[in-house]
Amino acid sequence: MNRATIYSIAQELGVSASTVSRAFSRPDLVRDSVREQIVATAQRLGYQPNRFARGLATGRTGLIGLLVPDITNPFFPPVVRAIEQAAAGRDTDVLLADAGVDGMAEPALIERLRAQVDGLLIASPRTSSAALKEAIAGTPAVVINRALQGLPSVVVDNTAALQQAAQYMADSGHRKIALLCGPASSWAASRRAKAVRRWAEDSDAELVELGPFEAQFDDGRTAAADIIASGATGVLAFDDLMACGVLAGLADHGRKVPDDISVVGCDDVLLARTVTPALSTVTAPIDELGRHAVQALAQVVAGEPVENVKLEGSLTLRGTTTPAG
Amino acid sequence: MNRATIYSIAQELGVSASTVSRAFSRPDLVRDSVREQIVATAQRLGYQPNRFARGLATGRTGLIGLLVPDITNPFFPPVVRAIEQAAAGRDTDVLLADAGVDGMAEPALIERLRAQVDGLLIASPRTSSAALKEAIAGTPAVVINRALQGLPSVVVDNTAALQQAAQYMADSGHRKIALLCGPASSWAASRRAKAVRRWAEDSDAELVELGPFEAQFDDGRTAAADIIASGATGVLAFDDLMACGVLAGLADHGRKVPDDISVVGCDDVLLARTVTPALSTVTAPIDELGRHAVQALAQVVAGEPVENVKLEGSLTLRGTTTPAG
DNA sequence: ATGAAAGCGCTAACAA
DNA sequence: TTGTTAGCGCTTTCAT
Repeated sequence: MNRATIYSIAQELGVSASTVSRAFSRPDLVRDSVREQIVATAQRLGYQPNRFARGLATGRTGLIGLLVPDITNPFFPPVVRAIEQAAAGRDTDVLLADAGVDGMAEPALIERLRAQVDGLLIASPRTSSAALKEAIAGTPAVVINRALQGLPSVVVDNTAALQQAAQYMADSGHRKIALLCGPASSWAASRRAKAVRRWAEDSDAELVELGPFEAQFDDGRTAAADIIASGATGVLAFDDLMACGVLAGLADHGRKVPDDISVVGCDDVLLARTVTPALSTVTAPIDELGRHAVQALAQVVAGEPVENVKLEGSLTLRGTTTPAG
Repeated sequence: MNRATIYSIAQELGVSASTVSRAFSRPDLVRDSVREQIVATAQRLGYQPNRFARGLATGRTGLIGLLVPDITNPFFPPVVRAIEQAAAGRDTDVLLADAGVDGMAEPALIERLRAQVDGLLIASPRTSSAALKEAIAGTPAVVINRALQGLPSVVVDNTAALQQAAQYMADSGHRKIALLCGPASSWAASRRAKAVRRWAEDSDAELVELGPFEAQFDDGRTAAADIIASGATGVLAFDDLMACGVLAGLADHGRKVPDDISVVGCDDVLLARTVTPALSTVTAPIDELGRHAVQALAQVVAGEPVENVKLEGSLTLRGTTTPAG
């Protein structure tokens, strides 16, 4: 039963509703003894402020919307959790929207969410900048893992870790390295590819680019044949899912990892740890990502200035890669 | 800008606010020509009803709360998506709460959610019935994948599929089958174990029970040694994650799957399809689960009677199991 | 430090 | 079919 209101409490104590309201929203404005009584009976009655009434009065809902492109992609659940936990710490709840496979619907989803929340956290690697910006316009928002002109963002930058991975393979004696590119429309994919290309310029190892791929498991599996054909002995996959596909594909062709070929993924999703051998990959500080995202959004909502934040991914070496040297 | 209200529209058209309100909530009560005008200017002004005002007035928020124990467990993301999609179809949004590793907090999460939603969808395999029931009391709720005295539920029953899996292994010539039990406190775990035990009673294959385990990947991996020691050549794991662990553990010990040992998991999570060889498992109709859950909750909220719904899992044979015969 | 009163945007009788 | 009038529960001036 959600029956207790500030009025029932007020009546019970012979004070006014405003006092009860203040006891919660501006505790400093209420005499200690009174406040204690109020809190006590609130407790006893199981009172919880009605967020909608509060929202109506203040214009703040205590809700943020989180848009993810595909919650089924193992990269996102940890992100969702991190955000939700960070939000809970600020007494705000998270309205989740999953774009599903058809990213087409994202602007519509944003439209639906925006009316009910204080602000939006948007992870949308594929939708066009223009469409995204138009959909977001007028709503406090911060973008996750993507830079979008004029909007605050928090991203994890894997450039250094990826280059380190490439260098590590080169140091291990690999002369030809295959880069499996992610979706052409993906912001992260182009960043990652760029990082590796930049590395290759200063290296005497040879870079072979394959793709772009949709970045599904089967894409990686299929690509194995091309990798083998290319003669590359080291592979940098756009993400872990593709990397695991490559592992499977390599096994299909009887190639041993890491003896014949080394593989490195990106994101360090659950899969990376459950595959055999465990996948070398680039790990992102997801909890930090969540904290920063929520905090940045809070600032935007409050009208404060926000700086874009950039977190660093780090190389995690596991079983799909041989010792350097 | 979320500035347009029913009043701005009313004023603009020279009608009353109630008429505008009706145009949206009870369209049939408004003359066609007028409604069209209203809808048109609403459109033009970018009007969206304020859900909080509406919630205050009606007591309905258009929000449902979804509690999952661990969104990082690959079983849940598809469930979340299914529920969210089903909800979107009814113009309701989903407030997500993730209990995280420490399921302890679930009653607290429920407490936090209940005040802001029309009803709760609860997936909580581990929390005690008593605690759960107390936390839920007074809030419309339906329980997912668990039966809870007095509360409506929608569950997927894997009994038949599991027995079929066991029988399949027996038919393939396996004389000794290991059952890796899930967490003792898990409702699903006890159901699954029971199914297999019941099957064993009528079979002349021998059943070896191992566990209970926490059902993490490493539990399965570790259990591989015991499986080998037991002499079992077929294994039924509580879930896919453990099954994949078993696969890894068996590989550690140089055993071939499915040549030496057959393995069957349960749930058909993404992992099952990306492991090599692909895991034979039991597949649940998740989208249906979501639809039924949302619909059942809608009924509870509306005060209508609801029947518990039981969906059937089905056996999916893949590479970790040999042809019968 | 506290109370009175207005108002947030919407819905729901009740009248007309 | 439409308008009037009260609220829904809370916050927030403005007085006191």
